[in-house]
Amino acid sequence: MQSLIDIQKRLLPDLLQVLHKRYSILRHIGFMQPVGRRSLASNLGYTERVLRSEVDFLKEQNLVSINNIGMSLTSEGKNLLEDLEGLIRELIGIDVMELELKHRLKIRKVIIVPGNSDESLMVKEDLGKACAFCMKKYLTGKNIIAVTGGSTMAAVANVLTPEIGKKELLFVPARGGIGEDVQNQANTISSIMSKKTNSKHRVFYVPDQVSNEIYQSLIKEPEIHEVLNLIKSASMVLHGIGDAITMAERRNSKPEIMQKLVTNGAVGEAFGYYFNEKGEIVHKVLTIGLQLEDLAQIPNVIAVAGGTSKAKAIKAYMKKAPASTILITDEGAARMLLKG
Amino acid sequence: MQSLIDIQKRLLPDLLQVLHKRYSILRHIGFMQPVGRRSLASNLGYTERVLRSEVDFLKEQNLVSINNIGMSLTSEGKNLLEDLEGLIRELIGIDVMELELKHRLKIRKVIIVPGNSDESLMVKEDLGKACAFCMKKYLTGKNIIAVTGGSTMAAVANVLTPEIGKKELLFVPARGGIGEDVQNQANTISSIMSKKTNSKHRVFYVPDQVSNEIYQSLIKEPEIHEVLNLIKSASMVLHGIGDAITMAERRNSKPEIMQKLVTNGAVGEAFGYYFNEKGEIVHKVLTIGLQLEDLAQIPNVIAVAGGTSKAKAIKAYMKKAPASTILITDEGAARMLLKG
DNA sequence: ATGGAGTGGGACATAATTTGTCTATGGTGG
DNA sequence: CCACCATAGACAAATTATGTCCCACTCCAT
Repeated sequence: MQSLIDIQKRLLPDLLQVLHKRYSILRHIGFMQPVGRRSLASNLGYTERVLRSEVDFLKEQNLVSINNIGMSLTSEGKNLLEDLEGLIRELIGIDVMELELKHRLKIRKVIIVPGNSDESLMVKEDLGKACAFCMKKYLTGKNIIAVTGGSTMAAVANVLTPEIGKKELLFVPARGGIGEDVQNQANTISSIMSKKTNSKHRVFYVPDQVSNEIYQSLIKEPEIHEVLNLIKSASMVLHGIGDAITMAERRNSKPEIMQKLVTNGAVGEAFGYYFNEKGEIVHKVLTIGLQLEDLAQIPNVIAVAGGTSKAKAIKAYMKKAPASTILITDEGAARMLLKG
Repeated sequence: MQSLIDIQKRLLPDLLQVLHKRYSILRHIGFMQPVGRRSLASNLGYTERVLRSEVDFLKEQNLVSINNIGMSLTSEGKNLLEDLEGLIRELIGIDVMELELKHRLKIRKVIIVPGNSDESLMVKEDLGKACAFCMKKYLTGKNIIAVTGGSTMAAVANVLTPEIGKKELLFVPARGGIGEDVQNQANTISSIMSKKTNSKHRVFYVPDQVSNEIYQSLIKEPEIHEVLNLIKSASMVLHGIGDAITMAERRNSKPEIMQKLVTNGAVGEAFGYYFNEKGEIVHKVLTIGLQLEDLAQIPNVIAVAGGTSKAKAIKAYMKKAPASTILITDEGAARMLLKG
């Protein structure tokens, strides 16, 4: 059943939209009948003419009847509407969630894949695929793509294809090496991504914590300076979002920092920034590279994070996320986000 | 509660049409790949530009890939196509048509493939595939299979696989060579079938029209006698159904015979028998081999014929066909049959 | 090597459709 | 009777789909 709709969605991407549109028109007519076109249009937020075309169609299908007093459902229309109720809920559940989340989080777009990546590795792969699809959509011509580390980003890297690399791509790590295991470091991931897409990448390894003097001298290194420029002019950023404590542990943070995070109620992490539930920055890993405030300048910011366990972290980070952010998440996280 | 598809038929008939269009494009690409836009367009009956828009869409969806040699399905496209088959069948209402036809024609089973073999060679191949599938289903242990000639049977022969030949098969021509071009003669076809399935076959060449004396002496030839016995003990017969006049022409029938057929209103042909609309035999090519009355003794009789143009012929023949007949036809013929 | 027939992609004028907006006309209810 | 809301008609403007070229390129058979 779900698969049936999925198959159709592939060939008719706007199938659900149209279905939903016609459904909501039917529903409104059922509710307000007999009702005139104008009041219905303003109620539904469509212009009069658009609504009229749809209504003409529905009339053609014998689902609504029109007379001089207004529009009403026929008995056929009433029956169909009842059958639809249940279906719609199931079918467009995810689409509704996407829209709702987009509004709540005040970001550009939300993409939800079914399932829960906490429970199934497959779902994590699906997150990756969704991300790849999204990248393909927004990449145009030459592109510099800045990426961060993390297991989710690693999953993304694994599903990239040369297809995506047909455009001219250059992958760079978004920030200096933040001490995770090599497998999930930004450097490693950007290199895998470039390999998978047959494109180029730059490495960018700088020590995690630097004093100001060292920072100043590092920045003058032409090599580093160049990469920094690349990063700041990126047209796309891919990043994960992590649970604060988990991330801190994974980075082997010092006890005093752990303490600081706990007392300040850190729940989320992204780019080496730690956020509390209000979205305030409570700690920051000092390193060279993309800074949070740089994000606003970047046209496409794609955040990928899924799993019920990450809902809090996502919520926290999204309070500071730029409005141009696209969130790719899963059903588990989405439901949790909508609950809270 | 109606099924999802029924609801969609009601609420989205326009989209379903598009679905069907895109499906048929995918199917044609799958069949003809790699194929160019122009030849595909003329094949499908669309203008170049329309096809192009659709193909652009399919490419966008990652279902077809385009390179300088032509268009092909991606693996995703291939998968989707397979998944679609069932959906489309339901959409067109093929299952319903199959049942209805089975009852109307009073035969054992009807199998319908989508499309119209008058318009597309592909559909003829699909007929063949459906036949192969059906054969596989009804063959058990040792089998003698009697086959007739015709372009449809040739199409069947072409799609047989060694898979089917895992059972012990012996192909024989059902009747003496009825003078068509060698390509479509029963002898040729049974030989191709045996080759394709890695099994055995017997040739059976006797002149078309024989006098009684010659018949008697021929029948005593041990070689011919043996083959005749094989034919009569066949466990399966595969045969085509032809348009009467077309067949007569193809056989270079004498003018007086043509005249006879026309005046008696012959419309269908099978096994060298010509039928009028009432199913009465109006002429018979005199030759040795399987006779119409022998069919009743044969457990599995599979008739394969498709295309709008053959509807009349099918209808005519089916009035005389044994009840054990399985008809494999296409949407074009089926619709026409149901209309009349 | 070479010409021809195939390929995809670009371009563009034109046709067709969708859309926004306004008007005419006619019932309905107070 | 009049104000109000209803549908249907109309139509220009905007948008999209369509038919038709042409071009450069790549095979393949000669």
